[in-house]
Amino acid sequence: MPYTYEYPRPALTVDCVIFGLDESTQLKILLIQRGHDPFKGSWALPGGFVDMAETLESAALRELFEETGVKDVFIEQLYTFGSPGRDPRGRVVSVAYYALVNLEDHPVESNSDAEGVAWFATDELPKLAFDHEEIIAVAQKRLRAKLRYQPIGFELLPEKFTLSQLQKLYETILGVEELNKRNFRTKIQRMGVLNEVGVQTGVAHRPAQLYSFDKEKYEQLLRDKYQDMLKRGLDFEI
Amino acid sequence: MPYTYEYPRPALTVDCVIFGLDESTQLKILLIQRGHDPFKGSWALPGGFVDMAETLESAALRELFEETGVKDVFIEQLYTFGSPGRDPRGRVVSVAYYALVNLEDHPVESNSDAEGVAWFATDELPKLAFDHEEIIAVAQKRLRAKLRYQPIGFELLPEKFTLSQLQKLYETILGVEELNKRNFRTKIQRMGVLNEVGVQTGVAHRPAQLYSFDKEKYEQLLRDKYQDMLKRGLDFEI
DNA sequence: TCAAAAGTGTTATCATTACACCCATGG
DNA sequence: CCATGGGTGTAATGATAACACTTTTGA
Repeated sequence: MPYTYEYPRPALTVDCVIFGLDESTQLKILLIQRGHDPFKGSWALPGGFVDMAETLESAALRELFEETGVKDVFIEQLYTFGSPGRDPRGRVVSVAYYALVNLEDHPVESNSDAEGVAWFATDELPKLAFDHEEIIAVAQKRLRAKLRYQPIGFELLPEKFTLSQLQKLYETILGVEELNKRNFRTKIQRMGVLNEVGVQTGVAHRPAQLYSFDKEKYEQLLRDKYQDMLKRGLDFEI
Repeated sequence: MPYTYEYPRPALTVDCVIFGLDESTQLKILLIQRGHDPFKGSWALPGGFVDMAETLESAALRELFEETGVKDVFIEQLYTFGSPGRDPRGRVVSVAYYALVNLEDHPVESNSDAEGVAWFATDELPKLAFDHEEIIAVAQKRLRAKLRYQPIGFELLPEKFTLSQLQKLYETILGVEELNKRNFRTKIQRMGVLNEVGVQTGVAHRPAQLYSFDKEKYEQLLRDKYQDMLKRGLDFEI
């Protein structure tokens, strides 16, 4: 059943860059091994063609689930890649999405169109199909930028977590050696978005205070800060 | 000459949100009056269908020029809008671009497909075609965010400008009443990206120092700051 | 009692904010 | 000489960075 148009149309796909954090110590990306040509056998980002009746976001979530079994993630639009030549099949424009998830909460399973599914450490990626290396680079840059001004990190930790875990998470995503413990804690605590919820037990050192993230307080903070920002003007943070 | 595909394809368009600053006092947006259905006669963002051989960015620049006569602008990808139903003709996905230009440098002229072209103040926009109001809202939010950490404002001023002009520009784009003069100056000067280049003449008040933007110094600053940032870690600016 | 990680005190420095004030020019 | 914008002084407050130190646990 062919579809005919008066003018030629690029094909439209979506791709997903799913970052996962592995015991808060290593940043990984979810890849599939392609089951069809082009690039059959190569590793690639999960993704595929957009259906006519779905939103771009639904398409991304659908393809993600179909190819990897991963669901229930908050994805965000990253960028649209459309150079002629990025796909050997012809003109294909791809809208990329990204997300950050707790790796343990999201078991993967190989599925349609994919010969395999696996998490790869961001610094040990295999050779990838299409321009997916570029897409990943853009996503990683965006992830770091976002982490600096939004507390996305909290979603990756268990309900209750220690400040050391949180700090490790930041170090991992930002790719830095070590943040100063004192200053990290001061800054985080001063924000006032954490609740104390008991202490660690059964560890061979001083037990840590456990915290949970208080979404209410965070939303409130956002509103206040926004008012402030309007008044203050510029920041030039770089 | 019809084009036939095995599966249906959405159509792909680009749209341009061009912000212009009018003597640094009012923020405007470039709109065209549509010459064809759908929405014939309505005002809309300049834009149109992507050709098979051009990049998305070229498509945006081409359509912008064809419809408004505006050229030589630095556009940046904003977001891709793809809800089914955003275009009455059927499924149309649009990649939006945005730019900020000096209004006086960019004379407009009505052209193909457009019955009219004009700059509209952002707070006096007419009713727009498609979901273009939403696109503009997203663009304006992005523009403000960007202005806070990148000196995009400088491109809108004459080669030599006064600090008061610069301040006014910031106030306009951010949409705030009035920034504190003392603090604005301190902050800008402390960045060290301005060069003194003579003084004003012929004004009925104390003549202002003229400055130019030093791109070299700015690039250097960027590099230094980036190193710094890697070391420091988080910011949580909101 | 020791290793390991949690957690705190403190200080110097820097940036931000808020106000009040002075300066140079043309009309 | 005065209205008009240009431009500066300064002090209180708050944030950041750096470093050293104390605490609590299980083994």
